[in-house]
Amino acid sequence: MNYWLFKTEPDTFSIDDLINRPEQTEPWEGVRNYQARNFLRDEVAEGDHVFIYHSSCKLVGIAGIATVVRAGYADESQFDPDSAYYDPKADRDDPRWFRVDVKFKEKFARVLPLKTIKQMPDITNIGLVKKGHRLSIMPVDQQEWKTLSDAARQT
DNA sequence: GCCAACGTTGGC
DNA sequence: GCCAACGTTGGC
Repeated sequence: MNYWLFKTEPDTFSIDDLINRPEQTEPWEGVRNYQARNFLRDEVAEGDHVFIYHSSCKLVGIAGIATVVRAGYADESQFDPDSAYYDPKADRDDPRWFRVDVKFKEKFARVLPLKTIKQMPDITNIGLVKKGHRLSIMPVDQQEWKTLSDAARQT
């Protein structure tokens, strides 16, 4: 089992939106970065745990946890000319972009702020605090997952 | 809205 | 295959 962090802009899709979805489940689509795509296609597996991270907003940080309920499959939005994520070069027989389905698991009483995460001495490896922090899908190692989720539940 | 830190595109 | 120009991300 692996651990991940998925970024989302809460103005577009927040953890509360996930809670309000049917089955509290949502296809995580619109990822248009090759490195992130490779994670979704090759490594994110059913049963993996995911931090839901709110970016580009007032309260930047980790908002809660979701579980992967379906591993990587073609992101339909790449074929939809009406979608903001439409990719005219995408080929149905050889999809370029992938998505996974995630299901809500836990919402923290408070968002664990990025500022706090950066100040935690044991958190040195997560992509958020390193260079190249712009990746929208990133792995989290088990140790840091535990440290971060414990910290988020303490407040 | 600014701007640093990326990633992508395309001419050569 | 290089790299300048351009576009995007995301914290502040």
